[in-house]
Amino acid sequence: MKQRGGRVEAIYAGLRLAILEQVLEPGTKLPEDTIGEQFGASRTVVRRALELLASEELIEFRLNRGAAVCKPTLEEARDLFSVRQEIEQLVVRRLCGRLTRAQLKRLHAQIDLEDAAHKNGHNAYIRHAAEFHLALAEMTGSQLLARYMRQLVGRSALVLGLYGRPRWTDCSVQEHRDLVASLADGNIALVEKLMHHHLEAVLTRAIETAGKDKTGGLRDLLAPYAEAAKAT
Amino acid sequence: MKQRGGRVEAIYAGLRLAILEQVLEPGTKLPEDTIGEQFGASRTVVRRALELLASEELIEFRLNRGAAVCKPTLEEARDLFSVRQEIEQLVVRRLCGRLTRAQLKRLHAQIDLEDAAHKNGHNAYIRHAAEFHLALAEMTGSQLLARYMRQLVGRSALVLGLYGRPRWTDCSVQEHRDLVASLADGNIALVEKLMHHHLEAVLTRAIETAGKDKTGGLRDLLAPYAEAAKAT
DNA sequence: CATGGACAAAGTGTATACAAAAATGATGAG
DNA sequence: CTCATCATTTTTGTATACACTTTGTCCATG
Repeated sequence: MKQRGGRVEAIYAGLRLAILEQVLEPGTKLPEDTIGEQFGASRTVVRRALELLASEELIEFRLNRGAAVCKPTLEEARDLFSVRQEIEQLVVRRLCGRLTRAQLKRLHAQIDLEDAAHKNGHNAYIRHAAEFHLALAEMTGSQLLARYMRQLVGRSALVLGLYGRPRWTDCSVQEHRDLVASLADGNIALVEKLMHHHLEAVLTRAIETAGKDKTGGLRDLLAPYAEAAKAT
Repeated sequence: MKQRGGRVEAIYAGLRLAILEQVLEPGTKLPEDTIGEQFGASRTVVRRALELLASEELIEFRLNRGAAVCKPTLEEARDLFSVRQEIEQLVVRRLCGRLTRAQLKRLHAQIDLEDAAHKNGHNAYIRHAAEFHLALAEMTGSQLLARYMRQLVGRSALVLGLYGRPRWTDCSVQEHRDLVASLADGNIALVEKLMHHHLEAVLTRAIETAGKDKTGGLRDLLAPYAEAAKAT
């Protein structure tokens, strides 16, 4: 017995990454033995990892039917983004004009990562973009804001994976660059506007488009309603 | 074996209540067997309940040393209240002038509960006051805001229990009444000001006073630092 | 008398066993 | 051919056993 508590963390991190990068799509079942076999751990420790993910609402438990990757409804998605708008505003208001040179450097480096991943078409792009927003929250020094942002970007990735079309990520990198530039300048009004538009744009590129594009998005879009109708 | 998933919820709810009403004080150890014996459940199910509480940061796990009620540091307390200020502002901005008659009725009823508990000196007062803020968040219709508020008021109760003096609750009831009145009027500026002052007042009555009152508060105030020094 | 280390007691971390529930698939009636 | 019913299989929910860590005590030793 390897008496190390780090193993649940490892499984948690692995599964979380797989969900954020959309390797595990919403709705995917997560049987405990299968995962345990993969990671070489018993169901006990797998379950703990799953419960961590459930506390972030990335997966959900159904009674006696195990865990599955969450499928947020459209309503939940709208709630998520409206709250995220407000939290992100709190973050940039705290940061505007107060970023150190080292922090700016870190942000630029993060954006470069996004850029590289984006050009390679790698699905790690989603994660890097999420980490940019998380980095901003962490720079406020508030553990709580960082914690909330971590959950928000995680859940956002889920929503974008569900309702977004394949190439929803266009242009987002430049928006990040503009945002950091304005944060450095300390132009609070512009920063708030940029962040607002950035998040609106992400949402538009994802959800709104999904409604019009019938090829891939609509099917997933309607799936929750179909299931709801079947349940009642 | 009673195959009901509701048992972990029951233990979770019971422990949470005990913590919020300060029956279980910060620092109290929570041995799994003891709790399991009390609630008539095995360690497995107790552990799940404890992990739920840990995800709200009401308790914390120390490696190989089990769970204990959290003792937020002063820094964490300040972070908590500064973020809570901002979240509560988001809540009242969403509600101002939009409360239905039924909602107002519910809020008044909630305040009456506080009042009654307060006059009886009952420690249930803390919980009722917390539920008032939670009720506001729920009325926004945002699941996320409600969720965050639930965590925030829970953790606040912990902080107030740690750093607050015995009679820190004075006058808070009237502040709640004034707040609801302004919400009904739709006077957004006044509402924001009242909520801000209310939370500041709670903090002042608790933390600030603790620093000046050397009889009980200061000891607890310094305890975290003493432990931190011992650890390093 | 203080200090340090061995030992015992308590309690956690993990694996595993077993019962109940759900998913699956086969069988038969209409 | 379709649908319902029932047995089988899979998987979860919970209890329990065991190993390891921590912690407190006591005794030997400087």
